[in-house]
Amino acid sequence: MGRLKEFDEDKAIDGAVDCFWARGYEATSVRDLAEHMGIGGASLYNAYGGKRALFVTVLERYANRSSRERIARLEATGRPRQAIEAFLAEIIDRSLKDRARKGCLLVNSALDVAPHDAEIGKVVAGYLEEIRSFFQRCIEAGRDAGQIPRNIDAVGVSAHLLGVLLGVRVLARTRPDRALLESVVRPALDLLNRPAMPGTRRKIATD
Amino acid sequence: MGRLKEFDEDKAIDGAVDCFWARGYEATSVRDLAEHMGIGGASLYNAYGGKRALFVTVLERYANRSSRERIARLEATGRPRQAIEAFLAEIIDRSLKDRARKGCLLVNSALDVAPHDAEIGKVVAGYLEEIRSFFQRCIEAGRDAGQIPRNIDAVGVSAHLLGVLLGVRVLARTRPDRALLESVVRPALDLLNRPAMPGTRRKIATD
DNA sequence: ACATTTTTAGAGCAATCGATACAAAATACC
DNA sequence: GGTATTTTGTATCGATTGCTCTAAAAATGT
Repeated sequence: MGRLKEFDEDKAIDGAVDCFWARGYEATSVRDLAEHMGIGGASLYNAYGGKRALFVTVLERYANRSSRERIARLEATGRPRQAIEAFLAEIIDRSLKDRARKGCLLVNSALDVAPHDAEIGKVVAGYLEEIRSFFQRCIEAGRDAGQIPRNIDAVGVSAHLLGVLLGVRVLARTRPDRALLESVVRPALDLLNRPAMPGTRRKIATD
Repeated sequence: MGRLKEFDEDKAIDGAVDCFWARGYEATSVRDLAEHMGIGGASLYNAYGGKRALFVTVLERYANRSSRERIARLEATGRPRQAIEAFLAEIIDRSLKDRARKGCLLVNSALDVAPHDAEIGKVVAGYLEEIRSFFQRCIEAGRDAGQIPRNIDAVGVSAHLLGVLLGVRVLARTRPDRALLESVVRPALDLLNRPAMPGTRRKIATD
C-alpha cells in the first residue's frame, strides 16, 4: 500500500553516518543530513522520525560496520593474543589514515551527546562493553591456548585494554603521530607476553 | 581613561568555564555565557571579542586551575612515583564525584572543537603534552631515586600513562564505576613497580 | 565645565535551527 | 476507475543562533 520509497535506505543512512561522524551531533543540521542522504527534509522525518532518532540508527549502523565487524573478523582467526594486537594496530592505522580527523563516532558520542542523553548514553556504553568483553574473551582463550600468562586478570586487563584504546582515539585527534600512539599501546601488549605479579617480589631469570 | 568595568573578571571567566564545560562549545550560546558570567552581551564582545576568543581564554583558565595546579602540587612533594599514582587517583575521584558528567574540558575539546579548529587544536595538544612531560619527569626522577626500575622507557611509558588517563576520562562519561576505572589504571601503575623486560637481570624496588 | 574614552543596556540584524503543514504524486487493493 | 495509504517537494513555522548598532552612563584629563 502507498507510494514506494524512492531513495536507497542503505546509502541514506551511510550519508547520515558521514554527517554525524564528521561534524558531531549538535553541529550537524537536519538540512545537512537530508542533503548528504539524498532525500528531502520531509522524507527524513517521515522515515526516521527526526534528528535524534536518526542518530540512534546511525550509531547502530556505525557499530555494526566498524567495531562489530572487526571483532567478528579477528575472533574468527582463532589466535586470541594476535587478535588483540591486531585490533589495536588497526585502530592506530585508522587513526593515522584519518585525514579528516573524524576519530571514532562512538568515542565522539561518548563525550558529546551521551552525558546529556541517558538513552544514548546506555547505547554507547553497551557498544564499549562489547569491545571490552571481546578483549576478555581473547585473554581467556589465550590463557587456555598457552599464549597468555595464566596469572593475569582477564576482566581487569580487558578494562585496561579498553582504556588504552579510548586513549589512543582521543590522542590521535590532536596528535596523530605513530610513534606516540604505539608508545601508548606497547606496555599493554607487553603485559600479555609476560607474567604480572603486582605486589609480589619475584625472581627474574638470568641469562 | 573611560568608564570602569563593573563586573568581576575572575568570576565572569569562571562562569564561562562552567558553561563551556557543561554544555560543550557548539551547544553553548552567547546568551547562556553572558547570563552565567553576570554581564550583558555587549560587554562580552567588548571585553573578550566573541565566543571563540572567549573559549581560548576559558581553556587557559581551565588548564591553569586543574592540570597545571595538580602537576605543580604533586611534583612539589618530591615523591615521583607517588605523584603519578596520586595524579591518576585524583582523576578517578574527580570523575566519580562528577554528577553532572562534565568530564574534562580539555578532553572534551580535543574531540569536539580541536579537530575543526587548527589553532585550538594546537592549544589543546600543548596542554596534553604538559601532562605527558610531567609523567616523564616523574619517571626520570623516580628512576634516579630508585623508586622506579631503570630499564623502563620514560618517554614511551609517559605516553602510555597519558593514554590511560584519557581513556579513564572517556570511559567515566558513560560508565562512572570505580572498579572499572581502577582496572584501567592498575596495570600502568604496576609497570612502575616492577621490571618490564623478561630475561634482564635487575633488582626489585622494595620501597 | 568640557572633551575624551570606555563600558553598559537593549534592541535588533540576517541567518539558521528542528520540526511541521499541506497538497501533489505514486503505489496497492477493491 | 475509485479509494486508501504512503512518500515527496515546497513552503513555512516560531525560536534561537552569533553578532552588531546606538545611545546612555560612568570614569579620567584638562
